[in-house]
Amino acid sequence: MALDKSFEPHAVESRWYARWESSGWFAAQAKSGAPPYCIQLPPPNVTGTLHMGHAFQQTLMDALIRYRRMRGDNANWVAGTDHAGIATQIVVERQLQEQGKTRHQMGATPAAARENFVKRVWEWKQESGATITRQMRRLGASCNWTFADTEGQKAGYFTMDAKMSRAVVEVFVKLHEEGLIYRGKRLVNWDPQLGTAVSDLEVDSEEENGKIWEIKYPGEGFSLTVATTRPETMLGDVAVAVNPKDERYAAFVGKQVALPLTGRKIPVIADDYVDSEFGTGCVKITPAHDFNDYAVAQRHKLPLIPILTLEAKVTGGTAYDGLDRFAARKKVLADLQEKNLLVSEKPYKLRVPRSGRTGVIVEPMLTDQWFVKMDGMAKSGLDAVASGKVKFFPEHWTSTYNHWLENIQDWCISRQLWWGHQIPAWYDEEGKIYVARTEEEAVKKSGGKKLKRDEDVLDTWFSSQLVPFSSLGWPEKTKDLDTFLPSSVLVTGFDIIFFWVARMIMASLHFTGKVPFHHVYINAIVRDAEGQKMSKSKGNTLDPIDLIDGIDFDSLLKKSTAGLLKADHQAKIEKYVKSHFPNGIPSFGADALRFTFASLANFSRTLNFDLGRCEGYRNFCNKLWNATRFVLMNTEGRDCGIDESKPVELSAWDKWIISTLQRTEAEVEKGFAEYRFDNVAGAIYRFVWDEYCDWYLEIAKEQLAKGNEAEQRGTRRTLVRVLETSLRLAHPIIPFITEELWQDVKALAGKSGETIMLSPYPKSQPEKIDAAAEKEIALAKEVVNAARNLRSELKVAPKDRILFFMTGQPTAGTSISMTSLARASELRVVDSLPASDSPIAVVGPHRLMPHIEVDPAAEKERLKKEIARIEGEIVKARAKLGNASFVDRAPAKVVEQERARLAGFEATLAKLRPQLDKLAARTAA
RNA sequence: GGGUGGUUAGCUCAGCGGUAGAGCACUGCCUUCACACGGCAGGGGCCAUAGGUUCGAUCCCUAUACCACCCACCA
Repeated sequence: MALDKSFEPHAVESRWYARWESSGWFAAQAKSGAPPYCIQLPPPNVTGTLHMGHAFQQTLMDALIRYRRMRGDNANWVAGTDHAGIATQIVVERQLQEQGKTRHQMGATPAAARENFVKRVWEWKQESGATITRQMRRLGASCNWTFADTEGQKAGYFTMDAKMSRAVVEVFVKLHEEGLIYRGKRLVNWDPQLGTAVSDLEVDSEEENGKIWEIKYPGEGFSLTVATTRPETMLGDVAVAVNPKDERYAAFVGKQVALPLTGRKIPVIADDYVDSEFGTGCVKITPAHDFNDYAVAQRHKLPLIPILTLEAKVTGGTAYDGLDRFAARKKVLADLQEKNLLVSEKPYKLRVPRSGRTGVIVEPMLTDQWFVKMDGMAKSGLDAVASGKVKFFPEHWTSTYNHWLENIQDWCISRQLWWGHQIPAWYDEEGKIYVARTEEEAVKKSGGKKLKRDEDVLDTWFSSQLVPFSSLGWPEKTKDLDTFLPSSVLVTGFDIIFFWVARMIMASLHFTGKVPFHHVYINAIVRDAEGQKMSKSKGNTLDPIDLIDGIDFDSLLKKSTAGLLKADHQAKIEKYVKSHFPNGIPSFGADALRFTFASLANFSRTLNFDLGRCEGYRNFCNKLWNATRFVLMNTEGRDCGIDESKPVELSAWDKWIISTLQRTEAEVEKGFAEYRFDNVAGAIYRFVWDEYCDWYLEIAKEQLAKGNEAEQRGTRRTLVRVLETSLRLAHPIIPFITEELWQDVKALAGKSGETIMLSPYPKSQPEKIDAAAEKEIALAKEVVNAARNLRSELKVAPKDRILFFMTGQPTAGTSISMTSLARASELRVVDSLPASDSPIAVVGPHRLMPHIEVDPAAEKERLKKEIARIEGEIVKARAKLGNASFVDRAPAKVVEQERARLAGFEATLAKLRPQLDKLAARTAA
C-alpha cells in the first residue's frame, strides 16, 4: 500500500482507537505467570472536561501501561470517574439558578426537594459523564474501560455506583466501631454560600488588602484598646486578653470591661497567646468565630456566644440582628465612631481564608460534624514512606508529605450537601446515634425505635481514598485484590498529595494491610510557554483537543472569552490570544501532543508548554512517516533476506545502526524505569531522526544502488528490521502512527500479529553491540563531516560532485559515505597530498583535501583562523599536562586522553603551518 | 515565620567533577528521485553572584541575590 506524502493524523487516530477498544486489547491479559502491572487513574470529575493537566498525566500513564503491556506484563489501567460532591452540586445548582430556582424549591417538602435535586444531578451525570472519557479516548488512553464497570458505560467505576458505595459504608461503619470516627460540636470552616462545612485543605488563605481597627473597651476607672480586623465579631466577645507578662495591663487582669454597643460586662484575662508587641497588646476574644479565640476560651472556661447564623447573618438579640456580616461591620464601625470608641483605622495586609470552591470568605462556625481521628493512621502513613514501601518520584516530595502528616488534624468528613454518599448514621428521638450498614440494621440496633437518618453526606475524598482497593472489589476478598493491590505506580499532581495520596496510603494500610501503590510519580504542573499558570481569567488556557484537531483564530478567541462579561477582561484575553495564536492553532495530532508531553516530562515541578516544541514533534511524526515510505518503496516486493534462504551480507553501516539501536533500547528502558519520560522521548527522537534518517537511510540508498545481491539483501533487511523495531520502541509514546505504519512494515520484517500494541517490546541485545563497527562509523562520520565542512566553506554547490584526495587507507564505511553523503565524485587515496592551495582537514589518521581551485587570500585567512584555534587548544592542553599534580593525581585514563588530544592538535598544526607558509610566500610574491 | 524547587544559547529545557547540548528562533546554500512538516553548513553561552573543597567545578559544600510554589493561629 502506498503511503500519502505526509502524515495526516485524523483518520488514523479514530480508526485505530475504535479497533483497539472493540478488540478488547486494553483488558488485562491474564497470562499465567505474567507479573501484574497496575495503574489507578486519578478519577476525573464525572462532569468535567479534559484539561492540559489531565492530558499530560494520562499520556504518561498510557505510555507506562502500553510499555508494560508490550513487555508481557499483566497490565491493568483501572479507570473510573469521581462524583465530585461539591463541584458537581455547584454546577447543577447554577443550572437551576439560570431557571430562577434553588435546590430547596425542587419539591414541596425538604425531603422531596432533596430527592428531586439528587435525581437531577444523576440526569446531568448521565448526560455529560461521557465527555471526559471520550476525550481521553481521543488522546489514545488505553484504559481498561470494562474493568469495574458496574454501570455498563465503558467508563470504569463511578464513585457513587453500588459497589463503590458499599465500600464507603463498610469503611465508615468499621472506623466508627473502632472509635476512629466520632461526631461532635466543633468549630469548623464554614462556607456560608454553600451552607456546608469544608476541610482545612479546602480553604485557601491569600494575602489581601484590608484594614485594622483599634477600639476602646471602657472599664471602671480605666479602658483597654483592642486591635481587630473583624470589628463585627465583637458582638460575640467574651473577654479581653493580655499577655501575663505585660506590665502595662497587669493591674487590670481580673477586672471587667463593658463591651461597647451591648454594654455586656466581660473579664480581662491573661493568656500567653497574646503577643504584647503586636497592636495594643490587648486582644478581644470571640470564641464562637475564631479558632485561636476558641482555644483561649477553652483554657479559661469562658462561654461561647455565637453571633452569626449559618448564612453569616448576625443573630443573638442585638440591634444588628439580621444584617449580613459585612453590613454589620459597617454599622458597628459607624456606631463606634459615634460613641467615640473607634480609636483608629489603618490599612492592613491580612490573610483572608476563602473557600476553595466558591471563593467566599470562610467563617469559623460552631456546628455538629463528623470527624476521623488521624494521628494513628498518620503514623502508619509516615512509616510506609520511611520504610520505602512507598516511594516518591521525584524524591523531594517525601518531605512535603511527611510535613503534612506530622502536623495533621482530625479530618472533618461531613458536608451539608445533597450530592454524595449519605452518612450511614441514624438518630432516635433522644438524639442517640446508631451507625449501621442499613436502616434495618440501625433499627435493630436501637431495639426497634423509629429512627431518622443523618442528612449530611461525606467529603468526596472519603470515597476517593478507597479507590485503590474498592475498585478491585473490596470488601470482598477478590482475585483482583490479590493481583493488583498494591498497584505499581500512581501518577498525579502535587496539589492532591494531601487530599488524596496520603489518605489512600492511610486507608489502604488500615483496611487491607497493604500500601495502595509502590511508586508515586508526581507530575509537573502545566503552565503556558511563559511559565504562567493556565487560567481562564488570563485567557492562556489551551484545550488539548484543540491541539490535536487544530482550531482557527476566531473560534479560539470566541472560546477563550466565552462567559467572561467584563469588557476590560475580554480585551486582555483578546490581546493574549492575538499575540500568541494569530493564526489559531494548527492540527498537531494526538501523537505529536503526546510526544511533546513526554519530552517535557522531566523532574522539574512545572512544565511550560511550548507550541514550538509541539510543532517540532509533529514534524518528527512526519519524518517517521516518510522514512517508512522510503523503506517501503525500496523493500516491498523484494527479497529482504528475512527467511535467510539466500546469503546476506552486512556492511559496517548496517552493523552500526543495529548496534546503535541496542544502545537506544537500553536508554529507553532506563528512562522508563526512572520515570524520565524526557529521556525516553529524547532517545527515540535522536535515534530515528539523527541516526536512522540522517545517516543510515542515505547510506542505504548507496548500498542498494551499488551493492551486490547479498549486500542489497542485507541493507533491505536492516532497513526493515530497524524500522520495525523503532516503531515498537516508540509505540508507547506515539501509539497511533506507529500502529498504522507497523501494519505495512511487519510482514517485510518477518513479524506477524494483529496489532503493534500486543507485540513484544524491543529489548536491548548486548551481543549485537558491535564496537568495531561503531568505531569505524564514528570515523567515517568524522571524515564526512570534515568533507562537508570544506565544501561549505569553499562554497561548492550542493549538487556538484568533486574529487577528494585522502591519505591513509579508508575503511569501506568511510569510502561509501564519502561518495554518497559527501558527494565526492571520487575518493582518491594517495601517499601524500598533491601540492595545492586547497585546505586540508585532518581527521584521525587521514588527511583530506578537496580538489578545487581556491582563492589564496581567503584560504590564508581561513588557515590563520584555524591555526589560532588549534594553538589555543595546545596551550591549554600543555598547561594541564605540565601541571605535576594533574599528572600525578588525575586518573591515568584522563591523563592519557589529554595526551592524545595534545598529540592530535600538534599533528594538525604541523600540517597546517607549512601550508600557510607556502601560501604566504606565494601571495607575497 | 518554616519548607521545597529553580537560576545553562534570544525562547523552552537537557546535562553534570575532566573539550558546554537539544528543539524552536536566527544566518548562508540547496525545490537532490522518503520528507521544504525537508537537507547541508553556520552564528550565538566567563552555565545567577561570592567564597570553599579538588590536580581540575556549570556540576560537590557554604553563603547571597532574584523567581516560583507549599505550609503556618499573630488579633
